[in-house]
Amino acid sequence: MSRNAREAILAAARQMAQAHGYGGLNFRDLASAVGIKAASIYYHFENKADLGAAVAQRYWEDTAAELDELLEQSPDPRAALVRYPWIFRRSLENENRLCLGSFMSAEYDDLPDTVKTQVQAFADVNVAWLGKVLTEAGLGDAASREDRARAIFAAIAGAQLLARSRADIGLFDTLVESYRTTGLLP
Amino acid sequence: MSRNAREAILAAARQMAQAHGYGGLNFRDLASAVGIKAASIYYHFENKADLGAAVAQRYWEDTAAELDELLEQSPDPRAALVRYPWIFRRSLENENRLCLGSFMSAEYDDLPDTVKTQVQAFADVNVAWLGKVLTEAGLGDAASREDRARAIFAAIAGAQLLARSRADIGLFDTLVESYRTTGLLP
DNA sequence: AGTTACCTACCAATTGTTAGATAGTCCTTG
DNA sequence: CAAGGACTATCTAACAATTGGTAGGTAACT
Repeated sequence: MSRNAREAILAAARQMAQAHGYGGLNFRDLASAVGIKAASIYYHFENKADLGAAVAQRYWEDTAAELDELLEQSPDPRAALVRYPWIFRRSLENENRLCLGSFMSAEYDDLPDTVKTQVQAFADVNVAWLGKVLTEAGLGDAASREDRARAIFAAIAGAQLLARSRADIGLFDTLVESYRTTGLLP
Repeated sequence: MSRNAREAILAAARQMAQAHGYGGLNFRDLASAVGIKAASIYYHFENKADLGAAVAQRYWEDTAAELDELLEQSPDPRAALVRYPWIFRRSLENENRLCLGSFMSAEYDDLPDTVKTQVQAFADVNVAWLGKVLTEAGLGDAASREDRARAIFAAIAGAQLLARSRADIGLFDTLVESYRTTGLLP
């Protein structure tokens, strides 16, 4: 049952971290969400930094998988780009949660180095995917494509942040629509 | 000396909150930064929620003043819009700090209501200013102007967040430049 | 004498972490 | 096949540090 418990801890920790951040993640609440005791978490993770790094790593791995899936379902790169914001919309749908990468970017100063690395990997995954799909869509010149990928990622993250502060998913949709109108998004 | 102490607390608390968030703001470190004892803070603020609300309120008031000043120095609305991101750049220059509104938006779930209100006021101040200047610049149609103002605000906040996670001000500049290239910013 | 602005000393709750016990499972060995 | 030992996964109990907050004192100024 160890494998299951570890997975359950990772899943619950992700939910908690997306709502309260790395700083707001605590072992007692996490354990009770999983149905075990706080000390038992140490059987699966060395310490909080180790848990945080594992959660952040799993987060970008899951996101990478979702992005690949999205591209399979929408092979047309333009259509895939249109659906990209949906990844972030889902967090808001999930009880107004924030992208873990965004929350941890805010907490940057207080993050263990191992966690910082995984947070950056999350951004890299998004930018790489966007860059690839922009290329396939023939959008923008090759020189500025990665810059544009980063711009899209940052803008969507910002939209999610603003929408969260109002607990208003409609605001997220409006912002994304504005990005389309102004030309940032196709 | 009370007025000075209160101001010193507000200033130091703002710096701490922009680096560690509301949750990471603690009375002992704050007091030591000001040069007093933790208990003395309670002479000036009822409790942490009260302090947090005061800090957030002062933050948007200061920002509103800075924006007005910016418009005085650059009466041409287009020029003022070009300089707008500078407000956010300054936080990064200040030891890679984040906009307080962004940090607290991330912490939304754990914020006292009085603090939430001030965080939303900060966004309102920015959007109102952007909307006004966009109008003066004759950019966009009247119907979508507020949407565009919100989009600019969210995108700049997102750029600052991403740049912070890399401790890279140059990245912020590149992102802003991309927003210009793609047409979000003039 | 009263008010201002600060202090020391403490409390209770929270939190990351550790030590050591325990019940069940699995593998080896007589 | 039964017995014993090792391993797995969890527990109870506690510790030390941190934190928001309170009680009550004190020196200076009005």
